[in-house]
Amino acid sequence: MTEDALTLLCQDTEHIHSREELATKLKSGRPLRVKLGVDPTAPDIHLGHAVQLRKLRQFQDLGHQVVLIIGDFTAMIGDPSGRSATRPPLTHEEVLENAKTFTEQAFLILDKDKTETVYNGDWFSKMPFQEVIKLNAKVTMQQMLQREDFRKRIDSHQEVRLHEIQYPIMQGWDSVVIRSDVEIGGTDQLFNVLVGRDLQKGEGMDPQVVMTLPLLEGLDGNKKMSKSLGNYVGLTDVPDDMFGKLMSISDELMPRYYRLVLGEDMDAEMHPMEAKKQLAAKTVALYHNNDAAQAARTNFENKFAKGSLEEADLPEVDCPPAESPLIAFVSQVYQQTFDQKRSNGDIRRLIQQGSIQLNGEKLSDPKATLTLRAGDVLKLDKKRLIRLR
RNA sequence: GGGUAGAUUCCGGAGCGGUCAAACGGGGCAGACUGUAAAUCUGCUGGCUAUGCCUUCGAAGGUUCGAAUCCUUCUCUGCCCA
Repeated sequence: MTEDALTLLCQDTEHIHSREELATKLKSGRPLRVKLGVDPTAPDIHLGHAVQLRKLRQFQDLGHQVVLIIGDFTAMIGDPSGRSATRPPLTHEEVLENAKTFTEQAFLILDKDKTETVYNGDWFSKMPFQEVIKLNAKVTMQQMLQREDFRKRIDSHQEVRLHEIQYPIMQGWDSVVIRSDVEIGGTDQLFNVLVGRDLQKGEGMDPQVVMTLPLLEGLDGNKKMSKSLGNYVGLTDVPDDMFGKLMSISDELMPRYYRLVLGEDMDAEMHPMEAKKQLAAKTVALYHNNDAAQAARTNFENKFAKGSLEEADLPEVDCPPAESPLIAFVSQVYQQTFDQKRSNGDIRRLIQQGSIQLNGEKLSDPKATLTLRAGDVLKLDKKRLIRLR
């Protein structure tokens, strides 16, 4: 029984320190306190976060207690992990605002009843300076400088600010405060999480088990998924977007997405396009529902299979008056339908390059005027099409 | 505290008085190709009421017919020494 649980929990992890310790803790029979710290630097959760949240959910399903730490205090410092430059600080208001939607979305995956949500500002904002100094005395400069991120920056003559060095210490102290048994994080969190072990030992506690999970690559297949790089799939993306974004990943990336997003193995025999469509559909089904997944798939197929545009479910836009200037109309559609600001120069470029198409015909004259009829389909760029009403 | 180097468009990084909206690379966007993609190739990549005009080269002043380029002060950063 414990063996099964152990195997399950260790599945799809990158690094565990250590499996034996985890086994011992599991054998104790009490619900373990499993920590995940998140800094809500952006308001939305994406599939990269989901990898970790799904692991937490496994713990919950086995009866354990999740402690979700909202780093409202640490977010203002910014985690230097993987950063080649100091993060721009966020205001506390921004962080709290983000935290609201962030936790809401986290419960799309987590079981709310088995989750304790705490804010680390609760203890850090009240910590007297004396205590800060004491805390700093518990670690050495050399320990902190072991970190590759800092090393690299020092070697390449970039600045490292002292507050950034506080970050791992604070994250470690979180573990002491909430008395965590296990801490989960991405591979880039290994250092920070290990600091937690040290600090817990220093306080005479049984140190937490460290469990790191693979970082999901973003849509570009290169860098880790993150909002700021724009290579993410949001948990709350509408089905069509979610599907479309997943279809844009490379074939090489697919098995990894199957494992980390769905927790299953890809059928290597399947035609890659079909495999990708199933990956996309299953993901949509997971965060929306089966009907939405089916609809998104049909839509995608219609949009991209030539001649089936009439079938596709596209955003509708009212016909402009006859003889409307093309540029002005396109600009307005970007703004109103897709909430994107595009300069006229930008749109002119799209036209000249043949991106703007009416019923499949390229409109390449930037000075053209248009007379549109209901039912016409206008393509703006790869991802955006509209239907006239 | 002393010395020294530097701050350029999304990023890296040229430019060192006019030919600079600013080389080149990356990224991004578009087209072709394809199995949606990826890869590859090609084009574009400050704004505008557009063969011209406007705003940009850390900030503010100044010199000059003319400044990203020269001068002054300021702000910030790296490196070396203490």
